[in-house]
Amino acid sequence: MNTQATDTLDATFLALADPTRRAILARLALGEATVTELAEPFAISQPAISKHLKILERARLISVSQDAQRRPRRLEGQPLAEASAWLEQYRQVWEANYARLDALLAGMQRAGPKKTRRKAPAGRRPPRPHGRAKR
Amino acid sequence: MNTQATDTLDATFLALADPTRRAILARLALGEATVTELAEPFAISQPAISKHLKILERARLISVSQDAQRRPRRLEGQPLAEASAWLEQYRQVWEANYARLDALLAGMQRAGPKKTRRKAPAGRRPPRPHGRAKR
DNA sequence: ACCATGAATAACCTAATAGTTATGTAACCG
DNA sequence: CGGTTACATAACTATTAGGTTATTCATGGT
Repeated sequence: MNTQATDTLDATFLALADPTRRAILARLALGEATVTELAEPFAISQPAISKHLKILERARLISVSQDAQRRPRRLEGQPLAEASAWLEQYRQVWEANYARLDALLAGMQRAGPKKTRRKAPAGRRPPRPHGRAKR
Repeated sequence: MNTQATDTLDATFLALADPTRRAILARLALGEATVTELAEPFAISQPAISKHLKILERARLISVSQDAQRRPRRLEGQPLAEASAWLEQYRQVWEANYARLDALLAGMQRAGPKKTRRKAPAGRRPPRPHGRAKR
């Protein structure tokens, strides 16, 4: 069930957890782009973009080539595919459980609650706050 | 092309970017579990687990119910599905580009290089380091 | 040789993660 | 009532993310 090195997934999901980086990927989905091209739509500095790029490179979501002073980035599909596979797998497990849970609840309703230890009954109750420290 | 609130994706991908939290999700894919049950396989303290849970809750990947002193967590599928959809969409865009790139390169080989501005040629060269600060 | 361009690096902030131990709190159990 | 269980919260530390400005470096063009 576990296909990925955890470090790979760590790096990939971390890289995806930022809107600037996701926008960079969106731009690169249209084709190669240099750092200044990538920086252009954003209100942040060029070094900030370079840092984002380094995080994306660490996750191997992008690769660098060279053209004179320019270092164009291109999108790399594989980690995207790996992360997608991981997620999809869990999503499916969840769907299966969801179906099973429906069946289970239907069964329980017929059988009546067992008294051994009360589990939280069917519909989830609102997560009533209880620590009263004002946060 | 953009279906998700960026904050949702931020929170979701951030939550997924940690092996402990992914393991917690894996456990919850098998069914509800309490905090102590979730903490049991790990070498870290209970408060640390509670923090992880809070991050997962912030991303709405899990929800809480109540059973006496216990607060069982359960997996929530929707954000998983959303993140999965996002990733899948980009993966597909990339695949399309990959195909187009192949076609493009084939065409260029026939036509010969244009002299206007050298782009990095076909095969990506190894990302030769050039800042020589020893880091 | 010189200057301009494109990008990386350094040095420095602040805020958030990820962990710790210690303590508080809500609910059950007798 | 008092103790125990299950968990949350507080307070602290270290590391990392994300940003800044200033500087260095590689390269191309003239």
